[in-house]
Amino acid sequence: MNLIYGGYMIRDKGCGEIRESDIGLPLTLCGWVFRRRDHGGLIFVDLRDRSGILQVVFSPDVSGDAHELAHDLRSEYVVSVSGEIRKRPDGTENPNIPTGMVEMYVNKLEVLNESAPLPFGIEDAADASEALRLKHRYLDLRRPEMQKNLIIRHTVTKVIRDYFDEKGFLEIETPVLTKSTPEGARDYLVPSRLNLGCFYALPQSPQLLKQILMVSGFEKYFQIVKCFRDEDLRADRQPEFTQVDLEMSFADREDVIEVIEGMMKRLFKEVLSVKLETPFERLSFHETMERFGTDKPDLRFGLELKDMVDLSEKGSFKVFLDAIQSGGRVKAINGKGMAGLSRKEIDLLTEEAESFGAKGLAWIKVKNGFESPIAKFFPKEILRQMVPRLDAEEGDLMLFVADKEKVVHNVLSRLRLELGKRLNLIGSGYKFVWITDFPLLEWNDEEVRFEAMHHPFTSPVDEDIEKLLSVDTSNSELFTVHRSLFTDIKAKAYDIVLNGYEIGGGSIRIYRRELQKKMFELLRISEEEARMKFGFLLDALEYGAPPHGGIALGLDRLVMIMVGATSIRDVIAFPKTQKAFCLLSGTPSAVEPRQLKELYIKTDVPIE
RNA sequence: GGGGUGGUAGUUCAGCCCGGUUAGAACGCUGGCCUGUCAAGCCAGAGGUCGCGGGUUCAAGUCCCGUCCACCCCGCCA
Repeated sequence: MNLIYGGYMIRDKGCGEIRESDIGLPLTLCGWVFRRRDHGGLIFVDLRDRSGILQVVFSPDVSGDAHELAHDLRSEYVVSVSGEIRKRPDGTENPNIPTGMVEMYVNKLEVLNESAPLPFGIEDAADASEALRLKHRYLDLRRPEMQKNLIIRHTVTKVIRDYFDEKGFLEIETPVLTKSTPEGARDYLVPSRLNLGCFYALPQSPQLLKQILMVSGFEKYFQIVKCFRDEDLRADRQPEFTQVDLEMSFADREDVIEVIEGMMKRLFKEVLSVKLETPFERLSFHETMERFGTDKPDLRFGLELKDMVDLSEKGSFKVFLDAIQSGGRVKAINGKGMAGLSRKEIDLLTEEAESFGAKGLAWIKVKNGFESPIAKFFPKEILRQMVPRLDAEEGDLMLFVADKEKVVHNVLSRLRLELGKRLNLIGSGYKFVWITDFPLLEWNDEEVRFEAMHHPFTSPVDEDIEKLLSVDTSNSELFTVHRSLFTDIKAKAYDIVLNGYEIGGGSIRIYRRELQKKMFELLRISEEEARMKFGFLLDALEYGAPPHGGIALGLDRLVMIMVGATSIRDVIAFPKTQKAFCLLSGTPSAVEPRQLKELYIKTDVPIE
């Protein structure tokens, strides 16, 4: 086949842009052969480029040469076609595509490149295994679906940049080769040749540097920035991901929330033509844990968790009583219409609950009275009181978990999601919610110390600042006897949750040196350690740091939800597998011994 | 680190429970016919390291053990 090597860089329009207004025009188009229907006499080719698909027709009546050449076209050949746009004959229009009223009659065909037979068809690549799609990502990305996803991603970042620019924010880049941070996730490390034995870390977020930018007086900063965390992957977690990061001076929580709500409103309107109602709903950390058992609730459906401690105490079921006795909780949710489940199906549900950490799952069917192995432990009157509490009715299945509060909430929140899916309760649409009033500190039993729930630079709420400053941290009784005093302290931290995904989180920061110092003491981070790890921030706080705060949004997750994908891999051009491996490029890989020698690095991989 | 699912033709899958002729189907691919298709149609054909290694057996795609890869989840991670 004759390949053309020049003179083809002329394209009048995109294939998907051709309409009835183009009828009669002689045009030249370029693209890939999507599908070919060879009738011997007539040959139809669906020509695809980024803009869409147009049917082009090869007829011996128009051009014998082009028609003959077209017999040899195969899937994904790259071609240039010239010809006249005509209205399709009556009855042959295709209403399923935007260009379906018209077609091109080709009088000149140039084959710009051939293609080997494909490992999977472009049109049904969604059916190919994901491993194969990732290996041949260049083919996978030709799919209109993937092109749409990345185009939307582009539009999202464009709208965000415009929005922040209009609001007076400056996009300022921060280094990718930066300092390892102790708290939080595992760092990706990069060895330094010029400082042997020392390592850069790839940023988990530009947290410290954006605070420095506030001290520097930029007042409003944002950045669309890559972040890196060396932790295990999930459908919504990649080792490198993109954050929309921002920080504002002289701002409190309400300012940050207002800016983000405005951004979301604009984004959904311009990208999806969806009108969002603001302000978004808000839940305190305490309330979301009580009602949904999680800090990232999906508010598109109910099935809320209900406290059952008081009623449990009036029964004699030992598992419940023991849990309460040892300071735990008993809570329940209502499996709407699930009383018909067989014993076996309930066993499966129990197994599922156990995989989430429960010791078991108690159940009561509301069916001809009460059917349950545990009904006998409760007076009839108590059973009757359970029903309205769970909004249950005849035919429902009440599910109970009794354990430590943390386990109860974890198990029931997952069960709630599972039931939501199973019962088809999860509606469409976008349900935003702010989670506020997080505890500032969290007790870590293993390390016998407090940890910052958000991060160590998060400010406590104003009411608690004096309390915190007055604490004598050298008194170790504080951490044992009076521990609850500290777990009650609230942080000026907030998360934004969309459809059950945490898509962002931020806080108002500590901006005074003495409060930051006290925080480190509470977290048992020594003066020396603090100085070594983020001394530069502490120094900066000495020189007139303004009050400031901000937030970081997970761009990948946000776009994933906006395009309706179930994995962020579908909105990232070149994602990695669950083992953080790139099937396309074969990354990571071994390096030349010479490279290691230069860095004085020896590997010591244990051989199993 | 742990639990689960999957790996058989280029692709998607059946066959595996209950071992036994030549491992099938659909799509794709190759060739032929075909002037209104749009998942074109009809005819013919090619195409297999049953992920890999070991074991049991007269005999293994099928049973057992190990291992690799992909995905979902727990732990981890904001």
